[in-house]
Amino acid sequence: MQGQALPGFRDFFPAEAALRQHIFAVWREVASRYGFEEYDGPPLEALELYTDKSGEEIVGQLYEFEDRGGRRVALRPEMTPTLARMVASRAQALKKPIRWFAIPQLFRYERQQRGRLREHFQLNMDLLGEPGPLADAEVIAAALDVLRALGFGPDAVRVRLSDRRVLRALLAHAGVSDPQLPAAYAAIDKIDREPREVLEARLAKLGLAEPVIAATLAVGNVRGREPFRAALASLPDGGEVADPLVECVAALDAMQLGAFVDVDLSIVRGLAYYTGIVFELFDAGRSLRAICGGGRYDGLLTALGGPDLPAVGFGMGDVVLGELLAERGIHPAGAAGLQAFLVGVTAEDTETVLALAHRLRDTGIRVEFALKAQSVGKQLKLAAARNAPRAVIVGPDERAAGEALVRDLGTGTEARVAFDRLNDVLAQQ
RNA sequence: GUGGCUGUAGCUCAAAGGUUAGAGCGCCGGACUGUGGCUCCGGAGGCUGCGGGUUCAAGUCCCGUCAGCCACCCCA
Repeated sequence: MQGQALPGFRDFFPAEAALRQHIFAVWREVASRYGFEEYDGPPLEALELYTDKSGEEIVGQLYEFEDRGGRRVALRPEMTPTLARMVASRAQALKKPIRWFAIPQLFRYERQQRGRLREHFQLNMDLLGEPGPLADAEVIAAALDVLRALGFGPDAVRVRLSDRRVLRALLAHAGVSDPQLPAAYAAIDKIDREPREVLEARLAKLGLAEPVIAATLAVGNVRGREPFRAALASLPDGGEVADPLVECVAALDAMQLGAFVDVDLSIVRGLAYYTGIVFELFDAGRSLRAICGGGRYDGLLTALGGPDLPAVGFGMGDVVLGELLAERGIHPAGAAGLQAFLVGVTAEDTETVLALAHRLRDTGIRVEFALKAQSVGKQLKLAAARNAPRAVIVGPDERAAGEALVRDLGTGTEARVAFDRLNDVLAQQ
């Protein structure tokens, strides 16, 4: 059909634009509460920035082309390479830890589905230069506070936490060798989506013996704090490897966010570059895709050609978040509406209406008026449709007295107000 | 990239292969030339996603294509 946005791209009508603005405003507000500073980079980058350094999946989904100068370029599919470049260029000068966030529009050419388009906006929060678990807790808390600020509690939203280091230790203890780890991760990642027989067949193909397969799946099925503690107790060193995760959970408890937190070793995350704690936020009903995903990626900045800084961060997209809000019937208040609608009774009143409107607008009052001569009824109808709380009616009688008739469109009561007192009256409420 | 389901007005949906494709909501106008919401009346708005085919006749059946949704894949 003609006259439609490209597949996977969106038109933002006023209602959608208002929702987007609401989400952005909450993102910025929460990020600044955590002391994060906003940065941004170009939406178009040199192709090599991604082909050299991103994973194969991302490269296969790039929007790429040659610009008029013969350069191979790509729309950014993720923010991390840009972040790495920017941090690298000033790494020596930046006070650590670095707390930066951005709201980039990201592009990936792939088949669209619900909650997944070819373009979306994503809150990226990254904390660089601090390897300890309080840094992980800090970004997780920020992600949770975004959801809290949007009106969601622990009954609606959950964060599921794991740690690559713990998973590796438990799998090694179960008898999985290093080369077999990635495939074992992949199997655990699918533990909720594929039947047990399929997972067992996957692992068997890997050359794992039956007891090892059973132990691997058992590790993936560790959910909840008690089973987690029990699994750690089985480790020879008593689970020391899990200290960061344990401390991170304790920090979230101390921040009163513990009710949101589930330890869940089936959380793996697809990206290969995660090195420690990983987490995902979900709606409690699990009817949507992950709201947010992130984790620790020490070593990635170096791999991208940046400085050797430990890092932890997450991405949170606007699409799933918008769906979650819609599903819960939460609608933003929208842009600040009109405070008054000016009504001219006769054509001769237009000049006065224009003068009043401009004076009120100069003092910050939001007003509208009919752009052509219309009956008073017509104008009031428009005022009501615009949800204006008051109408300011000016006719020959009022003009002669230097007053306007201010009608409360909720109660229908009217009062005469001198022209020079209008802004005081309209500013109220 | 693979497979399945679905495409009719701005939106939600009718129309058992048979006149000129309808309704509700929304939009515009009127009843109502100094008072809105309600009501009543009228109007605009459709190449039935697009292209082929079958048939005396296609919104309806068939094929293709595009788009949307869903499941894979992968991830955000």
